[in-house]
Order: sequence, then C-alpha cells, then structure tokens
Amino acid sequence: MYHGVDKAVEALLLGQESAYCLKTVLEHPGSVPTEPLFDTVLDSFSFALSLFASSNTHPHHQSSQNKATPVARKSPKKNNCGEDGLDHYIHDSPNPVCNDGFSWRKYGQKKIKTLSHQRCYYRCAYDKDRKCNATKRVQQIQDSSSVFRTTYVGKHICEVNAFLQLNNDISNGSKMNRFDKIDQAMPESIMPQLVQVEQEATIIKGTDQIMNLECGSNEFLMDDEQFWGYQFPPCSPGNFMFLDD
DNA sequence: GTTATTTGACCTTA
DNA sequence: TAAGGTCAAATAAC
Repeated sequence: MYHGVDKAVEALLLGQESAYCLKTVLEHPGSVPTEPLFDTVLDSFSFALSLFASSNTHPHHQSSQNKATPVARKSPKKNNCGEDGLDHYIHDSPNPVCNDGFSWRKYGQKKIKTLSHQRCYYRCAYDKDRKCNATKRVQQIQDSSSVFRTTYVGKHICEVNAFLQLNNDISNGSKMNRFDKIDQAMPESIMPQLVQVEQEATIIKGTDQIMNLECGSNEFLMDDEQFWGYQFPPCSPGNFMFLDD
C-alpha cells in the first residue's frame, strides 16, 4: 500500500514542518498562537499513524494484528457484538479501528433500529486515571463487506497529561532518554490524535480502505485521497488549515 | 484476585 | 414514547 505510505510521509513532513514553526513561535512568545500548531502536529502524526495502522490491516499481517487488537478479548460463550459479521471481521479481517493506538474499554453495545448490526461503545481506558473523556462508537455498516464505522467523540487528553508529566520530569533535571520517558509515561496511548470533535470525525476502515468524514447529519463518503485533501489541503508554508477543536 | 466484557436497566433527548 | 447512549452488576478471562 505504497499510496498510503506516501500519504503518511506527507503527513509526517507536515507535522515536522509544523513542529519547526512551533519551535520558532516558542522562541518568540506571543507572536503567533501556538495551539493551532500543536493541533497540526498532532493531527499530522495521527493521520500518518492511522495510515500505517490501516496498511497493517492487509491479510498478510493478520496474525500480528490480532495480537495488537485491544478489544480482542472475548468470551467464548458471549458473542462480542452478537453478530456473525463482526465475529467474522475480528477473526478473519483485522479490525484497524481497534489498533488506532489508544486503549479503549468497552462499556456497552446497542442494537440500532435502522441498522442490522449492533453498535459497540468504547471509552478511553484512562478515562478515570487521566480524566480523558474520549469515546468511540464502532458500527458495522455493510453486510457484504467488512466495513466498520468508527465515530470518535471527545478529545484524548490522556496523552496530553502524560506529556505534561514528561515535561515536568525533564525540566526537573531527569537525565533519562526522552523516548524512554515517553515509553514509561504512556506505553499504549502515545498515539493518534484522530480528528477530534465537536463535529464528529468518523473513519471507516474496511476492505476498501474508505475513510469518511461525518459532518453533522450530512454524511458523505470519500476515498483517502479526498480525505487527505480535506485534512491537509495544498498550502504554502505557514498557511495551514486547522480543524476547529 | 484483578481486570475487562457483557447485557439488561436506566437516563436523556427529540 | 421511541431510540440512542450510559451505567453498573454479573460474568468471564487471565
């Protein structure tokens, strides 16, 4: 999936560029708002990581994917989502959404009247520890193929808290390697800050690698190129598009 | 024993 | 009142 890798590289480059801008801004405090730059850096890396994650959904990587799936734990007696389709998906087609880098805890599932499959509800595993209010809903939306819609609601603040802790440690004179500290601070959660909501960001992952943005009640599907264009439109340096938070 | 998942009940909203 | 979202006790896995 070289196309996706190219996109990922682009995203990383954009993130790098934004990081450089942020560095410059921080050296000249007050000149430019820093928050949009933070968001762009996070979004860039998030998107790149999501692409890598989706590239790992190729059947050849199935075994490793299954290992990494955080919600794979299932009771043999109780069906995860009560539908054959989802079971089939989990076991026969790796679920990329479950490998989005965050740790999720399932807190419910519901049969949706207009849909043939149940909707599963997850919240951040650190919702209490780090007061992270991020949740997601996973819904299979097609019977004929393994297409799942994951709707992310809320913003992950768990990794932000971890970074604050990290920065405190560093500023307190710790000599430990920065990345060692990151690994310690957030073994599982240093990962994508997917497009966050007030508007919900919805990503569909399936056999066609479709991505979807859901804007209010008007849904539309787009391929990853369109999604990319939406997320990171062509722009000159210093003229980024930021998503409202 | 601890932690995660399941699932019916309850709450909220349109 | 119906439908979607969340809670929490029961249950299963480790």
